[in-house]
Amino acid sequence: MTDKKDAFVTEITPQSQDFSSWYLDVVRKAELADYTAVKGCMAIRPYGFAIWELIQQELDRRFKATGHVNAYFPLFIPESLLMREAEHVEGFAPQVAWVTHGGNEKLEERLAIRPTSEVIIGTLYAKWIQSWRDLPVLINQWSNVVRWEKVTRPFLRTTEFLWQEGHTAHETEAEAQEETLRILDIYKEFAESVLAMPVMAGAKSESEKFAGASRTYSIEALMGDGRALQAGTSHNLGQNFARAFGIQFQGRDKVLQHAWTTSWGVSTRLIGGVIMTHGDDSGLVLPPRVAPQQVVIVPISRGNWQETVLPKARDIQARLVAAGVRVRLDDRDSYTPGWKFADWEMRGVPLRVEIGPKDIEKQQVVVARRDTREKAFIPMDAVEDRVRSLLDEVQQALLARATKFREERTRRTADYAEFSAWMEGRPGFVISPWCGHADCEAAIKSETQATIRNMPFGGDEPSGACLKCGRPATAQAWFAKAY
RNA sequence: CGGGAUGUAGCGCAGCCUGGUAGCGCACCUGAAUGGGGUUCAGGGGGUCGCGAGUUCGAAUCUCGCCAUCCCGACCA
Repeated sequence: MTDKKDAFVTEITPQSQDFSSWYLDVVRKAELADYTAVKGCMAIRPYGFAIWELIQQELDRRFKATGHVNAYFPLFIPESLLMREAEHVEGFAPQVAWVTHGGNEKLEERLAIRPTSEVIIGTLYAKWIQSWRDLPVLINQWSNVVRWEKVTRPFLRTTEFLWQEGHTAHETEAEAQEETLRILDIYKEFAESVLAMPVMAGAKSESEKFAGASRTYSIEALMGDGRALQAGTSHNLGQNFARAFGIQFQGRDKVLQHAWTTSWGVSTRLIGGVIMTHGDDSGLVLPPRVAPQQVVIVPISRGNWQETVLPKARDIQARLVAAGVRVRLDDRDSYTPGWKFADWEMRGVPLRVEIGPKDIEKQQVVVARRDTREKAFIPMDAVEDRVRSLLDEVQQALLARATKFREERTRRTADYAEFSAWMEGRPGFVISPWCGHADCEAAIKSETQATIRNMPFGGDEPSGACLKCGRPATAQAWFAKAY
């Protein structure tokens, strides 16, 4: 990355030098988030929040289209309630923040700040569900949650974060399983088509399962530094929570029985995933579908440009807005065009339209792509069409590039020595046969830092011996060092 | 939570060792000229030196405690 053009951005640490510093520089310089006085609690700045709003819109539409509705549940959970489901408590206890006082008075019972809402929602479902006719219940909530983390990083792992959590209840085990996988499928389709982030969907191992779940599924993405990011989870909770909270209904067979529940979520962590999937040494690269501004128009300020160039630029802006493009006209007089080019590149705007006196003469504009930096002249009267098709092309190109990257970094071996070497060198996914035993998984983790990300559906049938212990393999597992 | 590092203007840093009341670059403000890849000149504004104690006539500087951030581990739905 010694190209002359790359030298313009000097305030971001190159990825190759220190990926972690690069990430933090991008978050800060692109004004996505900022630190606050409390450890792990970041402020999401307007530009970062605009990305989250686009993510919300896209997901919300998909949830609604599959019959889900939104609701809101409280932030506090009484301690006694949290204790109801044994595995759940055990899993979350170390990460729960507690409220002990109301004003100056000590509370009779401590209140947990929700780390997730299964228990509070479970108690309500117990009230709301009486009959099989009340099922399924398909509710989603957009909210914040708090998990006391020891190591925090903006977006990737924060003490407080924003997310959506879906909670559903069903009549049969099969329906609950169907729901669990339907959502996982939505997550995958969303990640790939909107975030241009290829993900591997599959089942979590027993030890990586959600506390209290029967089965956990995830989508896993590969970041630019070769580490995996869990980008979303969907849990089949079986009847575990229904039993703990008394979610019962009278069935078609007149028998009183426990409901089958699921829960699923994605969080602001996805923004971190987008940054680390597409970003480069000049900063952020946003897929058009989650770019708050898909196009920035930079008028070339020459001579009395405010009277000659600016009206034309405004005209193009209006036409693009009418065509449904999120566009911004950068008419600031205090910056030169070159400065603006670098600034918007750092912020990841997918397309830049330049218009100057020469373009007006020739009835054209210049369009530059953020991902490839290619520039092209396009006729003025074809701006809407060309911009829209270019936005599509960029969206596709980002997914294709990220997919290629993942393929290059995904290897397959049944040999433990080779496995270890790969995890040390340039990491990535390694697909290996595994025996299904937790002790073996733990040994691999302590020796190589690699964990089982998930076991994809429709993969190869397990065959041969476990790469670590030699016992018969029960699954082909995708291993990686994870965030 | 363990080991290491850092905290001085919005950002990056110097000053600290050897105590004497804060400086540089960029950014910011004003004006003019510029303007097709971070423009130039001139003038100007901005700092509880992370927070709190202590030592001292005097603390950014020395001592102690706390907080935050970063890196490496442990832990992590």
